[in-house]
Amino acid sequence: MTDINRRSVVKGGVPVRGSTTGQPIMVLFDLLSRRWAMGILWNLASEPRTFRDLQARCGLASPSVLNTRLKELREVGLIKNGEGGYELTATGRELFAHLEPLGDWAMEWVPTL
Amino acid sequence: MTDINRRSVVKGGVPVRGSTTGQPIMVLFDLLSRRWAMGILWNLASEPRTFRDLQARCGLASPSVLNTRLKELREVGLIKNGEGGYELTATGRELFAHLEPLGDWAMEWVPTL
DNA sequence: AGCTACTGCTACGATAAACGTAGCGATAGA
DNA sequence: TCTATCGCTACGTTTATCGTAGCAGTAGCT
Repeated sequence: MTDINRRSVVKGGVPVRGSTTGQPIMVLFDLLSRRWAMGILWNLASEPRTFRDLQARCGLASPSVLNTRLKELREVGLIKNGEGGYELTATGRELFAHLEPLGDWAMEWVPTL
Repeated sequence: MTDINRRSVVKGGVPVRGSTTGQPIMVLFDLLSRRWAMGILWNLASEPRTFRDLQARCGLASPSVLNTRLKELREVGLIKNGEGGYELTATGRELFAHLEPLGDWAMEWVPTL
């Protein structure tokens, strides 16, 4: 049974902002919609990257935000900090597989804006 | 050729926050990572919805934010305001098709948190 | 040993985004 | 006309993100 209090926190202490409706997809959207979160996953997909490399690829994201985001993504088990820098976990790669198709779609759509 | 100045604004005047790297996927991520953006698309997928219905389904999102988000999504042509309320455009449905698989994945993943 | 040049961060004040509540004008029904 | 709802807008407060500065740690020189 889902404890009512768990609505506000997910494993590792990462807080859920505002009131999601409690639906899993909304919890996921809440995590992914934090600044740079999807960009981080995207850029780690091909290979492990260092903090500063990641920062450069995320449009020079503020190191403070980048760091909190990396912490959160580590706490929910989507990325980990290995030898060659940050990299996706198995779960992270699963998620990325669903994100990947957006790349091609974006390449067609964005130029029409 | 991509005018350098276009990096900061997409059609309809919706501004791109911070410096994306200019890659289409980053522009898309920037749009989708605004608060409630993905939740809105998600909830409009099955049927048109009124402002207040949408608000309720998005965890009682602030009407001000919800309204700016709806404006932005309309300006980039992902949703429109029709007879029965807000609904996805053809483009919006295309995008949703790529978002949809995340629902099932989230249902398996989120409970493990 | 000392110097330089990196790295991954942390601190902190400034700015921007989101929140929450109140309420307005319009429409619909009793 | 009264009440209830709607789609919003206004506005003051809180939270998130930014941007710059800088520190400790490591590696490569001399």
